[in-house]
Amino acid sequence: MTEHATAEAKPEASGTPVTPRRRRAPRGQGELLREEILEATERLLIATGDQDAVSIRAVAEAVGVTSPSIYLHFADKMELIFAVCERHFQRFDEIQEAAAAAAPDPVQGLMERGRAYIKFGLENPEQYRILFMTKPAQTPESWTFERVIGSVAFEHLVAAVAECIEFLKLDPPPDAQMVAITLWSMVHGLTSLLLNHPKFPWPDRDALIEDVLTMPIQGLLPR
Amino acid sequence: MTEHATAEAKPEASGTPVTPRRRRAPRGQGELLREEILEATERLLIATGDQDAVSIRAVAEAVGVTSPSIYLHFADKMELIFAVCERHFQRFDEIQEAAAAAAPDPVQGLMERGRAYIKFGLENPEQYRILFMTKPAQTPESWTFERVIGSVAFEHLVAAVAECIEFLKLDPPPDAQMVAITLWSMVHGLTSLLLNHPKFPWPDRDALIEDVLTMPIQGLLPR
DNA sequence: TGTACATCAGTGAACGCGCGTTCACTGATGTAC
DNA sequence: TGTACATCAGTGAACGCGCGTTCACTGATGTAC
Repeated sequence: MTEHATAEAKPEASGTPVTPRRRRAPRGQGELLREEILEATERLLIATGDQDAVSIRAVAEAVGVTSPSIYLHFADKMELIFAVCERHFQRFDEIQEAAAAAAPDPVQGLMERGRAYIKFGLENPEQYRILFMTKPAQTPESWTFERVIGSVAFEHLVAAVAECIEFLKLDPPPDAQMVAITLWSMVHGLTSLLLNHPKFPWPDRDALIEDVLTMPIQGLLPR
Repeated sequence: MTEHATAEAKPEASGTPVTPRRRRAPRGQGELLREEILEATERLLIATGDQDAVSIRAVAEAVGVTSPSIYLHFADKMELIFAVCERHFQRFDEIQEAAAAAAPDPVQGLMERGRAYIKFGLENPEQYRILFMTKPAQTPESWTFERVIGSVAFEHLVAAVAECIEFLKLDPPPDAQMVAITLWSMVHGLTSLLLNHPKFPWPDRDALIEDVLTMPIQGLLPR
């Protein structure tokens, strides 16, 4: 299997491929390990596509460190997993904002936002699953929805919808929050179905996305 | 805890509440156990709200039988869990069909279908999760989407959409399958968000459901 | 009416696994005097 | 320039858990002769 650079036998199960042991961080640089742990966790999360398949032990192995070291930086496994997601939440919001900003008008901006949303989900399935498809019981206490998602991407969406309503001079103006949730349901619904049911005989994916995005927005337009 | 009818000590961990041992089925009636197992599994699934929390051992304990007995009727755990769901799929479809049948016209039928869908999901969260929110890797080979979901509820939905298109004399007629998927995305999206994020500051639930159902159907109507 | 045998519905005990987490410790590096 | 000490980034070994699953078996019940 792996070559032995030294004559020493590994104490662990001998068949396991072994990552070279990481060099100990210099004094005062302990935080470096935190960053490496996050990156390794993210890689494993993407590779395995399953948060349960990512164990503390596997993360430690990937970093080249023993498992108790993880606990120098994260209180428990859940905190680690969610710390990885925090980064994705930010990117998720940024991507949508950027997509919307490039559009010529608010309505098209809304469409672009939706496209970006779906694209993100399809390209980052496991992160998307953790962010939006984790059941409440598995979510740590500190992750109230208001704080984590609501405060950024969702509020941006509500604002974008409000802009549309104004732009279209809708009368009477629908409730922006209500519309935002409806749109969110749409894109989330499609994203999660596509992720969960790859064997379903889907029609052409891009055409489907366009249809799904168009239909509710059509419903919004003045008649 | 539990009273001891006999003086015998239980061989198992003494703190555990113990279900009385089930009477052995008479000759030729082995299949009775299968039914009891399915019922117990379903109860546990609902009680715990988590398919991982339902263990073979727990099911056996609930039935009043030892765990190897489960294997007399199910090849493995996954088969058991999904067997429970099969029953729900059927009920799920039936409920939607019944709701649609009671409506005065196809468009309202579509709305009723949507309401019934969401209601089912909210009332049977764990089953809904297993049916529609299980990641592909966890789904047994035999559960191709075409066979299990596609063949019933989804095809009924496509047919209902086609009826609407005809009823409304839409010209040009949109693709029924495409529209069906869009509607499915909507209701699934809302259902799963409501299930997964109970802490989100949702507006009035019923009003929200109406909005979500109305918007895409508005988009469908002739202008 | 009796008995050997087959069948069937289970049991009891164990295997082996991988996991999250804890605990007491080590040994390199910097710092104070 | 030397040395005692504190600090810090880790390590190694183990605990205890619950799980899915397997294996050899038991003992009640029916059946053939």
